[in-house]
Amino acid sequence: MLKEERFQIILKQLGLDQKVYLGGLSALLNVSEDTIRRDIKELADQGLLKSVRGGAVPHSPGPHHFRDRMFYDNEQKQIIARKALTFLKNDQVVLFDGGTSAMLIAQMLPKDLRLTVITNSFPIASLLEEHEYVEVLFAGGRLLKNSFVTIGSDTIQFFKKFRADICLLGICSIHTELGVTGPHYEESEVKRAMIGASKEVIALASTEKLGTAEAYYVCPTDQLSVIITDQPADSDEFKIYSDLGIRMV
Amino acid sequence: MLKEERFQIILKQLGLDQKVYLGGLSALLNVSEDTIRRDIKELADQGLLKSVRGGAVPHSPGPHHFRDRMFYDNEQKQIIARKALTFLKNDQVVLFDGGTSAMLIAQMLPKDLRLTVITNSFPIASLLEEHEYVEVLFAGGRLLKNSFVTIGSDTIQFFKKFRADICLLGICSIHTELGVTGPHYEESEVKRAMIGASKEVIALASTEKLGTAEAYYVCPTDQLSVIITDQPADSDEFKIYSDLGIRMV
DNA sequence: CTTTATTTTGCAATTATTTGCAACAAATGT
DNA sequence: ACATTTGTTGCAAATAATTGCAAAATAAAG
Repeated sequence: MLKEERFQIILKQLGLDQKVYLGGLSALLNVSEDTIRRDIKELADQGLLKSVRGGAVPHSPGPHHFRDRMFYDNEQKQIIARKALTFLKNDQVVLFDGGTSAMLIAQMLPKDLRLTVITNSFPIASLLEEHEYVEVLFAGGRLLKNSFVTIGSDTIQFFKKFRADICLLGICSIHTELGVTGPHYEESEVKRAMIGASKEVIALASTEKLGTAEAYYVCPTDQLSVIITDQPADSDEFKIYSDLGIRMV
Repeated sequence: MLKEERFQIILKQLGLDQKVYLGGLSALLNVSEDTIRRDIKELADQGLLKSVRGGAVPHSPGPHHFRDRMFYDNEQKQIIARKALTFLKNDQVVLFDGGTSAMLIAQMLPKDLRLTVITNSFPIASLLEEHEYVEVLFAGGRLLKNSFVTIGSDTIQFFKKFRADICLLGICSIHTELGVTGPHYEESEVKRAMIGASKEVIALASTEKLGTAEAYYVCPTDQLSVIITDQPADSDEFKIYSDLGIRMV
């Protein structure tokens, strides 16, 4: 019997019962438990299941909570967040994008800052709960379960009602000619609405996102007032943006 | 039995009853209480529940003070929630009020129920995150920090767009002549909008709320289709409502 | 078709985890 | 303050994982 055959059977059993035991599989497939253990390890490495003591269970299906996701690679994002904070002044109306960059800013926001925050992101609204002087306006709409933001025409309509001072925009890809682009159609639409509802747009972009492009168009590069990156502002590769009149930070 | 299986069962029991006891789980799973205690500790570390003396309670992602309120006097509310669940069928559009009663229903909602839920409550939306077949539409508006619901004209406008099958309405006070009333002006307005956007209105009322009144008017009693209480439906004091054509449960 | 190289498999010794128990500490209720 | 219940800690037995190694199976090469 081929190893791949065993793999298939293991995965099938797992789908059937939501669990498999080393002993059971060993008997079923006529191989030693050691072999099963090695198989499971290999499948686990491929992310197809989760290896646990005595067997395996399906790879955690439930989307992890947004708070977990947040602390992954926050080195660069923290730098960006710190820079972004310098732009926020008392009594401003600020649009917060739903991405993790904006989330980190929300988390680092001084407790005594007096703002009106408009957002479509649950995590951001939650984070601002304890900020006594921050008024939160939440954009309604269809709730996207995995990223916990609202999208759709309701969300867009909501943003259109405002004229904010600043929009903090998480950036997926940015390119001098192709402009700002993102991987999701509906999120791009929401971002566009946010940009339209704000006087200034501050883009939050880790350096590796510069010069890349995704499928869905958000806005031309020159609609951005400021681009905040994790690098010093005087870097050479930023010159093309500076020349467009965008302030690099 | 795998440790993960126990985890699953513990979490399932917790979802069913909103509480688990060391003794009960020990008997159910045929392991010592020590093991259960260790399991609960591990699950608590993962943030999947809250370990308490003698057992565990759910750890909802919502804000803390909200959660605390929830498990204080939940005996009655659990009875109400269980009854309310019998009204929910696949493919319905359901409005969830922002109160704790509705929250408990959301928490006890079967994972395989297929619903469209429209709500202005963060905690409820969060609870429904893992319900694969529940689509959540969130009403935007000004975010009320302490109760984590949105209110205001945006919220009201949002609800007005729909024609839902059922509205689950948490009740503060209800009186045969004065109708349904509440202690907050703006929340009353939102409730009124929700009632107007639904074919059927199911009121969730602990018995002590019957016959009382608060400052702000929500709707006349006869707009309610069903009143769910923690008492058996045939109680004498319910007769006045039954006579109004309201179904008491 | 044989021989060699590579991978896979099973086994045994070692190491790590899990589990239940018991003694003790802390909390809760009366 | 006392009795009772629950939590904690350390420990030993049971169970599972890891490692190194040799036999078997498979693939590759001549």
